[in-house]
Amino acid sequence: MRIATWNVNSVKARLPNVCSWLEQAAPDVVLFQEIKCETAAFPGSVFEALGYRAAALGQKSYNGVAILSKRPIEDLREGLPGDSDDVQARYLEATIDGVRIASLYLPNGNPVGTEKYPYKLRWMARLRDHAAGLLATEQPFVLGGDYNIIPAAEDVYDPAAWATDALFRLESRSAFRALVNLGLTEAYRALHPVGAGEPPAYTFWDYQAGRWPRDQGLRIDHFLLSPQAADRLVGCTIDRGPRAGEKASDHTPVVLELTG
DNA sequence: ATGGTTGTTCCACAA
Repeated sequence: MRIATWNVNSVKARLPNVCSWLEQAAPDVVLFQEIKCETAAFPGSVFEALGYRAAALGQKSYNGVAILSKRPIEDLREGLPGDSDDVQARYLEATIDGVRIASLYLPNGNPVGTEKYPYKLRWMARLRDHAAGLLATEQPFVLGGDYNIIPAAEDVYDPAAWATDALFRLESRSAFRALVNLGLTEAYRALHPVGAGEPPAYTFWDYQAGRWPRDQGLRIDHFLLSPQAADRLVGCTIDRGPRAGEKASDHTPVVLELTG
């Protein structure tokens, strides 16, 4: 089972890029973030023509997540529990072939001095609570998406320049560690340990200041796996191809492979 | 500290 996650930065603007990548990479499941359209406007029929079923949770202009799957999508959950007042479309979860799979778009949190940052931390606390509940079920699950978290200095081109940013500051990284430390496996780093001759592995390059041609990126798109899913982990790769194309998203897909 | 780019929307805001 191959599961991809990709922040597409508007599914409408990215439709040709996304379709050509799906035809070439052909993952079994795809998690989208930042679809930037309302639920009803999600182009599900386009993906159905490529052999996928689709579920989306969107809103006007911003955010929005979706799940595509070649196999049936069951027991859909729309939204992250823990705050009924939170109207931002950032979380979708479903069961596919017996695996609980979430597509999440964690709040950016910048600028740190505003309400955006405590919202990010509250959202992370809710995610941790929800993950603890999922762990108690002892089922295989995968939490994939744009976490807007740089886990460690190896995951950013200039750690000093990002020290106070909401994606990298200690409080953000601590919250991410607290989530992982429930007993989850961060798939990419588990298979590609730092210091094993691995080159920098980024998933996002800002449109500005020539970040892509200089390979000055961030690794902020992640897969966190439950123990039962981690037992099946055989691959996690970053496909830089789509970032190089015309009208590219600023993020590129990450592809997870589980046995079975 | 500044400047740089893209997408959506109403020409600012989010990233």
